[in-house]
Amino acid sequence: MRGVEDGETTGRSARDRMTAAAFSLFAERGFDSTTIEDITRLAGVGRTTFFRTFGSKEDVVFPDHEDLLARIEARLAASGPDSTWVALGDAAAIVLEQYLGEGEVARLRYGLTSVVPALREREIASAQRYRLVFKRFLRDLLGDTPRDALRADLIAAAIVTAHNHVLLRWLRGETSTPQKDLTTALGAVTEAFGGTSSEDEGTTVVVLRSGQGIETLLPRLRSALSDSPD
Amino acid sequence: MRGVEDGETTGRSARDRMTAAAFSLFAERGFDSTTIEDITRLAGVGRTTFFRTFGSKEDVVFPDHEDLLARIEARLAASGPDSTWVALGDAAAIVLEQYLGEGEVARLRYGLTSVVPALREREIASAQRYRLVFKRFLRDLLGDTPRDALRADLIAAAIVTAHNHVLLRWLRGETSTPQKDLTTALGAVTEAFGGTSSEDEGTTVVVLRSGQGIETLLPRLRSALSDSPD
DNA sequence: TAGAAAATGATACGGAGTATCAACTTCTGT
DNA sequence: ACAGAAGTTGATACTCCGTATCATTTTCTA
Repeated sequence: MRGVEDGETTGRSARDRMTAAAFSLFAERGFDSTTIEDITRLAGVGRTTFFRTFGSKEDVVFPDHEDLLARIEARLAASGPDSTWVALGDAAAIVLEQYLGEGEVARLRYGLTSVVPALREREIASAQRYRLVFKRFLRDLLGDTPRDALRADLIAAAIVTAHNHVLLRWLRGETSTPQKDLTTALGAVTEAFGGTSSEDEGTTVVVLRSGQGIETLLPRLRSALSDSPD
Repeated sequence: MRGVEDGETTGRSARDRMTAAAFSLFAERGFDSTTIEDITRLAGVGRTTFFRTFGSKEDVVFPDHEDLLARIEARLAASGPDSTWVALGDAAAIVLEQYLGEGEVARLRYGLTSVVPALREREIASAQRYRLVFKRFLRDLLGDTPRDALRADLIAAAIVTAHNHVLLRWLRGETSTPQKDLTTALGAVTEAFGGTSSEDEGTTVVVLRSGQGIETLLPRLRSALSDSPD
């Protein structure tokens, strides 16, 4: 890293060069000790160009969420009446794949957000945007009562939590099967919130108590439910 | 608000005076257009004092979370083996009461965080700290498997989401019974995650299906469970 | 190829935040 | 009560981020 060579300049956008320079310098000397001047000097651009490309110093660290948010909104919009949970799961998987695809950059970002408070806040707040997309989708689906609003909020939060739980384990190197882990985690969400969904047909739950053992009761229960009870 | 009068100076700490001056000026001209110089001039202190008292401009807006976090940690630590959900609910209620007690300041803060991105990020990130307290408590309680870790994360997120759902409705003036609403919201969380808890004693769930109506089946089920079945 | 349009860089500036030192106030021991 | 130590506060200089403006360079079009 001695500066910019002519071959590199013509092959990469200023944005990419600044991003690469930034991450390289952050890794070497930390976020707070790296100035914009440092970054732009290494990238071979003017400081003004930096602020034309990124809104702020923090913005260079984070991906462009707009594209990703639009993609999951499209996936959710394409869901049918019986595929709500599938759509939610697919949307979460789209987000996860984006991070997995970033690979080392995602890990570098994680390292930075772990030690720089402003970056951590930015990261945490970005998860909120995804949660709001899920929540709005569920609000449209469920209805307008306060109970529906709460339910939408809880499910959206659970999906984002499950996703981030898996992502964090991957970023920390604690799992090498993140896709499978996400399926499992979303299964737990479905179990918690899907089980009492009104999509089930004709299930009635009766609660009766008995002090007798299940092995005594089971044949009798089967008999009671048969078409010709003994 | 013409500046500081002597009587006021001796009766209030510099911190209180700066906080009051800040909120007053933020309401009048907005967060970004209010400078530290404006605030300290109105409060009758030096600019250096501001930064000795608050780490940054944003810090003047937010409450001191440390005390509150310590209180809910103490409440959680005081829970017994059979009162997990009660403790979690009490801890959430402690947080809500703190905000309700702030009254108009909480509403002013909400207005500010709604329009200033940096403040919103700070607010969102502060909720994370409460979530981590709940999560650690649950982690200690549940165990060490990946499934336990996920469950702790999901429950913690659900409690914070329920709390914030209620708080936001209150801040927006959409409810005048926030304590009652919180109980209801936490009930939904318990319903989602509490039902399969291993704390229940001796309940066995048997799932059998029948095409007959419940009014036909109920007498037979009662009979099957009685001590002397017909 | 000339001119228009777009992109880029240099420069000045304001404001948040940091560091240092001077000045002031409070506390302590005799 | 007073001198000196300790603690607090304010003034000042500075860095860095971010904004605005204008000059210069590059790219595009007819």
